[in-house]
Amino acid sequence: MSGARNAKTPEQLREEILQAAFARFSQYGFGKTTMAEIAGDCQMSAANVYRFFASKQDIGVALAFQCLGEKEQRLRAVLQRPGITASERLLAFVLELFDYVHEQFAHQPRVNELIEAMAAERMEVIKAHIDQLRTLLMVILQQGRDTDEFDIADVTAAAETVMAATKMFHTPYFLTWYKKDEFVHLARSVVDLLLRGLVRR
Amino acid sequence: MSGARNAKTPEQLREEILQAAFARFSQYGFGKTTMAEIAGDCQMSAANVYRFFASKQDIGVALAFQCLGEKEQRLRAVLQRPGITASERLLAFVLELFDYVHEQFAHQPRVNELIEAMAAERMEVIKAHIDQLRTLLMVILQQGRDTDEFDIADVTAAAETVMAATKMFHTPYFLTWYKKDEFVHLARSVVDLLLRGLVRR
DNA sequence: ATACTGAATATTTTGTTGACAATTCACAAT
DNA sequence: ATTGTGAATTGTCAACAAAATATTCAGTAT
Repeated sequence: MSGARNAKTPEQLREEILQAAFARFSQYGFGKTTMAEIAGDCQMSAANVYRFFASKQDIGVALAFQCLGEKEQRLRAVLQRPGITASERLLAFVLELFDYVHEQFAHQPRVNELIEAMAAERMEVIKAHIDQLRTLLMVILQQGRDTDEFDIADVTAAAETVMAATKMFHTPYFLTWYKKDEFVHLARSVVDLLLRGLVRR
Repeated sequence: MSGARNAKTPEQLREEILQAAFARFSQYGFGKTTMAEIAGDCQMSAANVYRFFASKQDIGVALAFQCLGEKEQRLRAVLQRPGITASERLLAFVLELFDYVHEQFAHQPRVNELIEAMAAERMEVIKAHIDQLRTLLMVILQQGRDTDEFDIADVTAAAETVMAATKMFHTPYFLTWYKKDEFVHLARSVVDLLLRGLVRR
């Protein structure tokens, strides 16, 4: 151990910076937050922050990554939900996805902005996330196939197709076009129709 | 008839203005085109243009409306295409829609900008267009139902559902995300899956 | 009266500049 | 060696001024 008491590990400091940045970003936005403020919140100089993150942008990306991870976590919970059919799970998945996107758009506009801004610069982050969502979808489809509920030749392809067909419900872009309940109604219709094509008969 | 030779009717002048504006807008963009230039192209003063259009914005809207009308026209041609099943027609419709959007995005970026800009201010224009597309879709679905090819309870609802599920292929927003042939492939998959849910079995 | 224009006015866009903020760096403290 | 800082540098942005443009209007021509 090092001599000084209370010494924080680099990992802890990194985490502290992220927390401080998130607090500021989500309240005032990425643009209106300065490195000096973030540093001040952590009782250090702005220069020192650069020992942990190469740029402000990078802090934003790390936070966006975290947020998307939480979203994925919440959707994984749908995969665990016991006692429902694969069809019901698919519907629940899509509705949960929409709900999350809508919730964030309505109640955490700054966080939404952050993610959109980071996605604009580093699309690979968002691509990886979408890929993750598709993988979760694959689990549902595979389950349905295993129980003979679904009649699917290629689960990977089917997951991509379902992602494409439900794009409208997980893309913030459209959120201003319709009201929430119109979206939910539409989402149900779309999933119903997709299920007519997926279930074995 | 009025005394002077070559007198142009107000309708002709209106049309001339629209043509001149379109030429400028599609080459240089809405913002970089001045009313004076449009007027000059028609050998009249800028002030006189206002006898035909209340504002530059209105000229843009009229042109956007025309463009969307042409798009609808092109899609109507798909409805006329003889000797194909309703399923084939549905696929052709979606592919034609995507093709048009993609074509415009790639080869007439200014026109695309124009439409997006006008849509931002007067969403009713774009809403009416989408409604029109849905109506065309209804014709296809109705045909399919009439011939017992499709099993559809509510044609209007089904059309809305199919529009939602194919949103990705008629919204320019996504065009930068994937390559053209990836889109076409995805579109085919989505339509295939939708058809599995639509056709009577 | 109707069609039109030039000049006046109102808006928007563009260009510039100073302040602020991101990032780097040479050096200090432990 | 590691952790850190203040100060210097570079880059960005918002506010203001200037210029360009949209829009209006009073008035001319037919």
